Amino acid sequence: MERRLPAADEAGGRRTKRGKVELRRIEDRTSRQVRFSKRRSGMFKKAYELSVLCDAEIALVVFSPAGRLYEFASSTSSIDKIFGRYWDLMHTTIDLNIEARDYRVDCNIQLRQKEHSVLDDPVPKINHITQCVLESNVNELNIAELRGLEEAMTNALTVVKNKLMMKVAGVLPQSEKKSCWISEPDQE
Amino acid sequence: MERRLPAADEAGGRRTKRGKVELRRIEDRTSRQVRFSKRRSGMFKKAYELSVLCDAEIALVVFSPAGRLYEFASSTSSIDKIFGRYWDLMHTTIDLNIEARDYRVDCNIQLRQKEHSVLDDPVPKINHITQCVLESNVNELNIAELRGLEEAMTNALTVVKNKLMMKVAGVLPQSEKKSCWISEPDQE
DNA sequence: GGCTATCAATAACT
DNA sequence: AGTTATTGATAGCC
Repeated sequence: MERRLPAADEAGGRRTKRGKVELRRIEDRTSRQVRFSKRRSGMFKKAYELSVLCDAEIALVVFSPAGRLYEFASSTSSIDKIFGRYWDLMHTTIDLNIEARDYRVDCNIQLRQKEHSVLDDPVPKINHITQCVLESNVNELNIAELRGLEEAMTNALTVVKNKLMMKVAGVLPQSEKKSCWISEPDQE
Repeated sequence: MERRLPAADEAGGRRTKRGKVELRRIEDRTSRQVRFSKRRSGMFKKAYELSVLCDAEIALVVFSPAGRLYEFASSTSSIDKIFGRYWDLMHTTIDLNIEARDYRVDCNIQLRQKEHSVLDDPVPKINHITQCVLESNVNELNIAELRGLEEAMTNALTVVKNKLMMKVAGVLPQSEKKSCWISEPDQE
């Protein structure tokens, strides 16, 4: 495994130069597949190392040009969970008594979501889905799909109404206001 | 920038050894932040290179331990879109006339989703959300949130019902069955 | 944020 | 899939 000096005959320039590559799509299918495989491994390793060394939460989703899926999530989480955190951060209006900053602050970090899945706080997602539905995508569904959707939504709505009634009636406890936790002003 | 041989005095072992690191959480906060910043850059570069060289679709979401968000998506897509593809692949029952394989096949690759967002095919997501609602998470919402949720879902449901009626009545065209496209059996 | 020694990834070859 | 020359990433410093 030790280094050798460059072979003397390399000066002749006959061998293709190793190493450096242009940053553009590799046209040759075989080369592209090989490179994809190797670089994919490398990147997943990097992701793993970063997550361990720096205690970062990482979700990595890769689709090969052939459509195959490769995924990574830092050990303490899942793709769904991390993407859910991302989703919340991007789609939830944050109403804090704290001045806005020039970077995004994740207010969900301390929300103790251990047992929760990506869709645990359904409000922003439902709102978004509602918007999608209100727009045009349902046009793409066939009758069977629409029936399924109708049924699912009806059931869900019934549950929501029941919960609401119970809360209003005082049967269920009011949920306390979510608290927000701002991390130390680290510079990264 | 040319290489030097190792300094002779290094044999004395006085200098801290460079390079190799143990794969475990860096305890020192400052070191961890610096490493995070540097390695994060490196990984995003890798992701970018892989996406360009190999024409891969990549979504990368990173939360620093301080809760700050860093993201990357290959140029042709967005995080939402790629995660949506992931979501569909993981949560949609695939009913094909093709024998099951030992790896996941992405049947959505050719679905012409150019203009669509993550939630464009609401059925599997709505079903999942419905399930969440049917379980227990609405208990966490306060009354105002529940009212909002109820209203949003009611509106969405109305739209769905209308679409369904129109489809059944023949006012809207039946959506054609989605076709599935299996990629060439590349080995990666 | 930049520098350099060193380690790690990987392109070309087998 | 395995090997090695080379490029690339980065740890420790400043």
